[in-house]
Amino acid sequence: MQTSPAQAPATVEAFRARLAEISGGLPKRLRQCAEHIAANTDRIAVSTVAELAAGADVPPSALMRFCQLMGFSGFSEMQKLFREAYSPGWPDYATRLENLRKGQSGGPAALLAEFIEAGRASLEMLARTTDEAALSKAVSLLGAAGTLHVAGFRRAFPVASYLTYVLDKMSVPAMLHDGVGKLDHRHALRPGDALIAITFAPYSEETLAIAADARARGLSVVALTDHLTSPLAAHASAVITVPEVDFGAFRSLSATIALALALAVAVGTARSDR
Amino acid sequence: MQTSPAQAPATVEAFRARLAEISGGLPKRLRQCAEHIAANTDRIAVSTVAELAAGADVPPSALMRFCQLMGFSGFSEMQKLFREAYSPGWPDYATRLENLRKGQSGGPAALLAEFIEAGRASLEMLARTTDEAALSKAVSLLGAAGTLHVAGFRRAFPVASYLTYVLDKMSVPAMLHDGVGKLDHRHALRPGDALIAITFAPYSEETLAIAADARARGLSVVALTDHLTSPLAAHASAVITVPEVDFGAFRSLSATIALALALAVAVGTARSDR
DNA sequence: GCGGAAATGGAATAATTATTCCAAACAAGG
DNA sequence: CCTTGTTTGGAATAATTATTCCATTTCCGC
Repeated sequence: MQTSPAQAPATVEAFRARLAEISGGLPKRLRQCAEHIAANTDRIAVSTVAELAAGADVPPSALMRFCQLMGFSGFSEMQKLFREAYSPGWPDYATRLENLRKGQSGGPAALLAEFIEAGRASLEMLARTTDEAALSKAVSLLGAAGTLHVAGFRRAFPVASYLTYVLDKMSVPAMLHDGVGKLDHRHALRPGDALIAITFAPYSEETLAIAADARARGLSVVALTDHLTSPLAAHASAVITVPEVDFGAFRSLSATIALALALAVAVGTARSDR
Repeated sequence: MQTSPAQAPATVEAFRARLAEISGGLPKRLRQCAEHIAANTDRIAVSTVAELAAGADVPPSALMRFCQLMGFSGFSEMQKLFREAYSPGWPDYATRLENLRKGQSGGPAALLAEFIEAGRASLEMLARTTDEAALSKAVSLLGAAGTLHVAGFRRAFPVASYLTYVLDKMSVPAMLHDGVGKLDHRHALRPGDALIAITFAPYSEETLAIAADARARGLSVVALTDHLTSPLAAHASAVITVPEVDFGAFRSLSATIALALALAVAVGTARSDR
């Protein structure tokens, strides 16, 4: 361990700085402490050594060592810092958003506030409008298929890649059609496979083409799109729609990502049972 | 003393109600307690009996009696209420997901509900914890740079690709380092450019390597990561952290996506003004 | 003022929580 | 494979903090 100064941080900022400073090249247990503390700084004021240690999954003594490494004489001294800095509950979500918004309109923080709000609204709308039957149908189609093909370009590409990533993590054979090198991988679509096609207005030609092709070959096609009237719906065996609120010209992806995650996990679970 | 029910309040509201209920016709010392507690409710979570008693100018035993009058078995039980209420909604997200996993309660729709909830919680946490200064710094660094390089693999790849997409839409020259063909595009990093590196635990080696390389070449590096203790932080000129509800391999990306969008739009705007 | 009931303060004890210490496990280098 | 230095877990101890108890005081109606 290379660290030295052993001067106890006197403010929360100094604390964070010191944390960043020491967190290179820490042994396993101490690193676990550092990470858990970094992620739960706000809980220090109201927790005991044992609680925090349990959260970090280390014995209490390791956490003690960590406190000393940070420059404090022990946990109590460290906790004192946070108990004093403790401001009456945090500003709640609404207040904080308000503050972010107010800060020099147009600044990054104000923008962020808008996008957070848009994302939250999208998620709520998704919760209200999900068609459970369509979702179940999609899961059963995908659960029964061979390889899963995922197609999505432009704005839908992050969703497609995420979906593929999670499917892969769950040991589901999945192939991302990413259009690299203008290869369309058309012949990878084999009988018994299924396609998940993702596109939103303005609908991408490539995605529609792949969907039409898959359909023609008799594959199941699951559509992830914005409306039931989407041109993609015509080619699909199951259509899942995702409402997404936009702010200005920009459309958040929060709801779509959440849906993709749920879909992937549900399919992964279904397939591991079969 | 006229009081009776002796049912411990289970919420902060119930606590306040009970406080109002008993505070008529209290003897001197107990009234002092009630008043001090009413005025300093928020400090209960982080104080000892002795401290609060001193604040109310009564002996500890008086405060003890007050707690019992409120319906608690003692001070500790009362404090527990406030310590738990402090980080709202958090206590046991992981456990809920765990239950969901083994209890298969309701299939895909229930799963979706959980991920929506996780996404919403992540967004709220993001609103509460954003470091505005770091965000502004990142925007100004990126606004002043030449080409922007974006690096993120695995779980971070969807974010990287989305960021690149939005930057491109805003006419900002941006290059996604996607690792296709194992090319590392090292020489594309030219003086005056900047790098946006994205990685979460377990941190991807490739991303760290690119960041270190960019740093060595004198480029500005903006890190998008999970904690300040992330190894990525060591290479970065600005570190933006995103809290995200994380359960095993399943990380809701809602907050990260929202942040990426805000960052891209802010940078795009800044650059169009210059 | 007197008797009884309620309230009070503080000292004694119990419980919890922090902290230290050391033997064992481990890793790196010869 | 052994040696040396570091890291680790847990049991032992120290310190703090909560809680109880009771002798003393205060209050109030008579």
